[in-house]
Amino acid sequence: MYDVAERSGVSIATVSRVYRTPDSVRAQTRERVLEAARQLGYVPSGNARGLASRTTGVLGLCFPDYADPDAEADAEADSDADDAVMLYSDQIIRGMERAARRHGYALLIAASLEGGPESLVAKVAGRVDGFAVLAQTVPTEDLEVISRRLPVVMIAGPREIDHLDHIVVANADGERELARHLIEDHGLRRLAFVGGEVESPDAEARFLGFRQACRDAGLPVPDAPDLRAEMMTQAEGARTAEELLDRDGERPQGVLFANDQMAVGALRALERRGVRVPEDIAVTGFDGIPLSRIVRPPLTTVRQPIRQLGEQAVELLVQRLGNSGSEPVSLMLPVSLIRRASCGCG
Amino acid sequence: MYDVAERSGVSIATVSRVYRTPDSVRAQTRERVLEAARQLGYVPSGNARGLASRTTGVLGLCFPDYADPDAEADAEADSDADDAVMLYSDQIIRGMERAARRHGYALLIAASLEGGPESLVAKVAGRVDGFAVLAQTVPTEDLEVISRRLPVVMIAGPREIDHLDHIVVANADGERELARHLIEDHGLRRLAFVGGEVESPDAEARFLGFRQACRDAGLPVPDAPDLRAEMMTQAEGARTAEELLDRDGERPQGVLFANDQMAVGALRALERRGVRVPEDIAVTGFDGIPLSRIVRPPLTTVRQPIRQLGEQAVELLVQRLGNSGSEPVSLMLPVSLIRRASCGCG
DNA sequence: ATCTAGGGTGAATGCGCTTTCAGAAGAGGG
DNA sequence: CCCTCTTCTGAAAGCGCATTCACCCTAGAT
Repeated sequence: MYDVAERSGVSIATVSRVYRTPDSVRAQTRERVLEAARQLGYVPSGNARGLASRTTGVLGLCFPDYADPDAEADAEADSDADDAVMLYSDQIIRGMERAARRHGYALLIAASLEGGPESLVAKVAGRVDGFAVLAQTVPTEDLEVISRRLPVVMIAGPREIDHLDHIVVANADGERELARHLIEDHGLRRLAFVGGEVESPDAEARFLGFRQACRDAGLPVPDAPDLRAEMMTQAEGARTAEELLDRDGERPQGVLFANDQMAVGALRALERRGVRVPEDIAVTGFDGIPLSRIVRPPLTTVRQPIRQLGEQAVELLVQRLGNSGSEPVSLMLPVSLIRRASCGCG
Repeated sequence: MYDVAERSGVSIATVSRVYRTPDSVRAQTRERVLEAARQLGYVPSGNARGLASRTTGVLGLCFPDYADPDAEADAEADSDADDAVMLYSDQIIRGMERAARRHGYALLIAASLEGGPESLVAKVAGRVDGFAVLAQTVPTEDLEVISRRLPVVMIAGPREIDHLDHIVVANADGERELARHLIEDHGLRRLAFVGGEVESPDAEARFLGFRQACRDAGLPVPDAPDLRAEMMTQAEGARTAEELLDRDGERPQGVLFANDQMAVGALRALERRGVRVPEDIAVTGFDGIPLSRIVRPPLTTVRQPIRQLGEQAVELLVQRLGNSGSEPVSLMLPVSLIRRASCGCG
């Protein structure tokens, strides 16, 4: 910058003005400065700018990555396992990026499950004006510290820290509506629910919705999911589906899986076993991933507006950067039931 | 930081050392500092650190986003159009993020097609140690300037600036191999090629591969694709497929689409028209997106290692950050033919 | 011709941290 | 008990920019 100033015969203050407030500089001077900058290959230092102006123009996102970056796993299995989280966090990223761009922000992302002063989380926190956290990716303790210095919004999951902004989708409502549809509209009475890990708050919320629907309909209310998947992948979906078939007793008339990935896996397993969907058994998912539309039969599911989660997160951050005093916000985004063939519709 | 220093009874230099080189500080002192930092909610300023140390620990990525962020398009159409680019740039992002994390970097991303001193591109460039650019997202002129200050690697597309590192996939080789397979192994002679926009270097390279295969086999060598899609989407794939059917003259025995999205769209259009694949006509794609495995019939295609593109980009950047003197590198990643039912295999 | 505005510019200060360069405090050897 | 060698810590000088304040110049008003 000093070089540019010298070369164009102005002071560094003027060079700064050319970039910050172009209109406050005479057009002729401005051109001279820009030309000098071009010749010298000048790239303004974001660090210096940020330091001086106390703002970075960057928003951050921390998301989980279940895949070990050092693992050189078999390509096929790898891509399959990844799809589950990719479809989710990638859409968040896309949503945030889009909304951020609309507001003139760039997006700094890092996947991480660990905290501490050396972690990527700390690095991200120090370089952004505000940031979003996917549930269970940053230790609560770190969030406490960080949220004292800059706006933080929590996406999905439980509200670990009550003074943070928080966004979730209506998991329970969606699953409840889905179950109601199966019970009332299709007349199914023996339903099974396949859940996820106990630590998955989304899966738990969906199970709660299922319970409510059972209660609403006067059916027996289960205490826990009929089965839990280790990971919410297609492979686990297939496994649990088969386990359900092999169980003693009456076969359920319908199975609600806690997400689409598992439901898709189940569809394949059932086909292999010669069980017809939906004639012999209805199958549903949750998420509304693109895949759900394509499989045979097309999957009845609940669409969550994942991308909007990201967009709303940015909106909240931007809002809070504008006025930091207001009360913490807690948003719940609506979901929508998508009726397709796998439950007997269409 | 001054507060932390005061509270823990040390100088700011020691606080700095606690974060930069923990081992150089006595354990007892270190604990005292960290405790004070926790109490005060201290978050180190990445800007100041970057300014002082002349390094950010962040890598950047600029990618195109064809969707206008202001558009509130119909959700269904929107998601379909997006899928094409999402599947690509999202995998790049994922690959880069993963590799970056392995090296201790965070990733700063921004979608943009414009340049200039006010653009997001400039902002990104000023905040990273090095960055990757997807072809045709940043004006060459800006790249010239930026690449004088920090390492830049170009992903896909033609090599616009010859002193930049550059990574592509073997588009031509892949399509050539694919066409060879159709010609030799399946005995097809009348093949049609559906290309993309003229400005799509990937699509053009694939067409070149197709030509080579024709030449190799002694078939007539076309000067241009039989048809060009406006955008490489499913909708355009369906449209071009129908146009091909409605043409006068002999129907082709096989159609090679420049990417999977179009091929999938074509599959649907052909099904609607009662044309059997592969019995009546063979169909192939390019990219190896997840969708290609799921459609009926499963799509014969060429898998490109998209995620590896991102990973390699990071590797190149990291390498160049280590020793900046070496010659510009140009990598071509191999692709692999995936034979599935849509060409008559399996 | 003198005075007043007001746009355009420069000098100087500080943003919060890293990083020498010394100096202070312990640890051992003579 | 003194001296040297480590180990640990502090003082101070920037890093490259934004921003305030003062200043100069030109143009219009008196």
